[in-house]
Amino acid sequence: MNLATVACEQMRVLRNVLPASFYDRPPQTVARELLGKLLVHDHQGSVTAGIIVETEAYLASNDPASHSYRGRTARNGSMFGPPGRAYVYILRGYHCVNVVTEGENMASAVLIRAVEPWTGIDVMHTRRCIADLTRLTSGPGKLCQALAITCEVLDGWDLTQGQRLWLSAPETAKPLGAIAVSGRIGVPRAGELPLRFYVRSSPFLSRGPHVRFP
DNA sequence: GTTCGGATTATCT
DNA sequence: GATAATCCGAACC
Repeated sequence: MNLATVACEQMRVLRNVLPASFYDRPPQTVARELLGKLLVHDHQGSVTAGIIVETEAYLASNDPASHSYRGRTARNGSMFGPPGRAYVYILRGYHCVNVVTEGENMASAVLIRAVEPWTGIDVMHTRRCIADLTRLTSGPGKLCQALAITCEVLDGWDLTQGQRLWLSAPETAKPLGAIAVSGRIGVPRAGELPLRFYVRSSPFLSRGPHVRFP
């Protein structure tokens, strides 16, 4: 397989865009099934992508940790939109990216917490200003910096069109490894609900592989 | 390897 | 003025 063939295969995988029906399900289901999918950003012609290895679900109701818990505000408006849109917001100076799930106005979402660098790794290093591969995208703020995901244009973005920002399913599914579940990170409220999903063996997680809900 | 404190900034009360 | 779905580095096993 020559270089051109490899590049072609990469583009084909990147282009296998997840449809709206994928997102139109409960956030726990989407969070679990997002593991192993690709998050892709085509920013000014330079494509970066990572394999999702860690997610967190935020529920439509009865979830005090969710940004939508106290109703709609200027910031969280995208959560109330249709499934398959992005919800991008800023926390302590860092961006975080979510996908909106379930039906419109349900305001549930899945936070993408960590990815494994897959395409455009050189660009990611430049944007993050660090050499260590395992700390390149191992956190919600870090991966947004590495993929140049910001809220100005991408908050509310339609992820199902395969333009700029989208998610795709690699068909050449390499074995994912065991999926583990734990409480959500940095959310002491609302008890320790088992809403964080991650690939147990991945070196690219935001935290060590603690399993609170084996 | 893990735990802690400080930096930091948009958002909401 | 308080809060927060974070990050980084120092300190300490």
